[in-house]
Amino acid sequence: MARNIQSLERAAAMLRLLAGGERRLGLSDIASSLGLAKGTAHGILRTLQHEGFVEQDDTSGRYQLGAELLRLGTTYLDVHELRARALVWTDDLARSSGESVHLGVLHQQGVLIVHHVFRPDDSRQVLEIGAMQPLHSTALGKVLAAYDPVAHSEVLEGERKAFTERTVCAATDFEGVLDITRARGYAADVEETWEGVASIAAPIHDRRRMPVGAVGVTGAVERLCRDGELRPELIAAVRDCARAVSRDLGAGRF
Amino acid sequence: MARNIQSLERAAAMLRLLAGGERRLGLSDIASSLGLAKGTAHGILRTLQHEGFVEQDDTSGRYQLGAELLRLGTTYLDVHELRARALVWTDDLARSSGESVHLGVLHQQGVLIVHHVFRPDDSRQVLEIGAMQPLHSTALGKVLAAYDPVAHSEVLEGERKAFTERTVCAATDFEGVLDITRARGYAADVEETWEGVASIAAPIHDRRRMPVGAVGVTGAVERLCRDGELRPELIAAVRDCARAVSRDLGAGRF
DNA sequence: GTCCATCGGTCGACATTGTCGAACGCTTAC
DNA sequence: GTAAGCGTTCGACAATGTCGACCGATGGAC
Repeated sequence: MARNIQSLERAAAMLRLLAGGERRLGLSDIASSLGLAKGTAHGILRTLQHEGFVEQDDTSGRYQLGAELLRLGTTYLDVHELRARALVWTDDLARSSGESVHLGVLHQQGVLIVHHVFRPDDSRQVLEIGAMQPLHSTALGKVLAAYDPVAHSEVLEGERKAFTERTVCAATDFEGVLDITRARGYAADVEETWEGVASIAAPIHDRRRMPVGAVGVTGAVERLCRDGELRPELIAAVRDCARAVSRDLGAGRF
Repeated sequence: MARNIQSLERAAAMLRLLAGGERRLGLSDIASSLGLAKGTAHGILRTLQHEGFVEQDDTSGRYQLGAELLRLGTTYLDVHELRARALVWTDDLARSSGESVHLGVLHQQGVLIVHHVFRPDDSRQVLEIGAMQPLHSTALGKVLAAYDPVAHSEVLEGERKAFTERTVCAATDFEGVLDITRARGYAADVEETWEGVASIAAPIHDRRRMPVGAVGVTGAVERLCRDGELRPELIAAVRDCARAVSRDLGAGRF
């Protein structure tokens, strides 16, 4: 039994399919999308529904993701050591910088946001915990791509989409960006992912000096930049925060 | 095939086991806890790991929940219609009441928090989205138990633990609380779950007048009460919010 | 340093288990 | 009124996941 369990793989594919499709999906859609017989797909869905991983709309009969996923996903955050150690430091960074702070880890071909501190003003903001960011265009992603070999290979093998006209897509150019990132110890994203938005991020290392995540600030390019350059005090604050979290993880013994 | 898929049920039990145990679990622990052969447990865990639902600590070999759960759980929130409709109204409620606002739905034997607006001050607060609250002692839970038949049977069949000396546990007493809740149209929790904390909640109905969730404010008992009574303007604000969301869902056509 | 208990992981035979495709009510749309 | 589509059920088949013994590695106890 060197192979993986078939029914589990199919169930995971279903959950991912339901997560990708904007709205609810019908049984026939799901079965045909995955190349399964309707009876097979129904058996898996029925079990997933019984376990709370999917829910079914009573009237339309369509399926969507279930609440148990939210509960388990939150539990994942609770046991996340990096996140726990970073909580106070990211809070401080948000206060001192006046910008929103994101903490991200490598997940599949992107950056998974595991913590998000709102910009400390009264503006309405949406929580981005659990969201994914691209590896090649965001500051968090570049940091991971520069320091984590797995992230590096993921970003080189994957497609690098141009979100704005400033996005760096060509492989050689992007390698140059990573070299600069490693040389400077931080990465930046000035309108490479979203128009008008800039971000600065630095790597977090564990006690074995392995990169485990990245922390950074994100905000309007007018606030993060001054005279066309990223504000040095912001860069210093982000790097200080990353170092503090790394030290908290046991990396700083020297 | 009237029964559910065995391997999926076992995988779900593993995820729930990993979510329950405070820290990482070893393969042998998992196998013996579920009464499985080690080889079987390992096959399921390997597949779950490959799909990103569990992660394995490189050094200790122990297992914990995986990042994919966080991603899928967040996606669940994105497609949650009730939550989407409630976003602006809960924001307004938090501003007008000056207290934190929770939006909950029935899940298994408790209330799953699907939205949480922080109290609008600069105090440090922890996000409770994805957390569970008991049905019998919180305002959100009492509302659901009073209006949703499924929640009602869950709370009657389940154990009603006494969190404080004010918790109502006896079945007959609790039924009286639900009668009062239905008569008044809202529920309260004054130090029945946490010492010093009170909450007020009201039900949300969909277009078919079925209860689909509850919304409420939570805060220090000194702020929510005045002269030993819950502040009437807070009750009115909560009920207005619940009605507004219900109307947004299409319930208010008359 | 050595031993022993225990860990996570592998392997192959077995039969239990999930899969498939057809058929069933039922609703919806024309 | 009809027909097409939906989600669901069913039974036969064999592919599939399960089991328990076994393996090398690890880590305490002494």
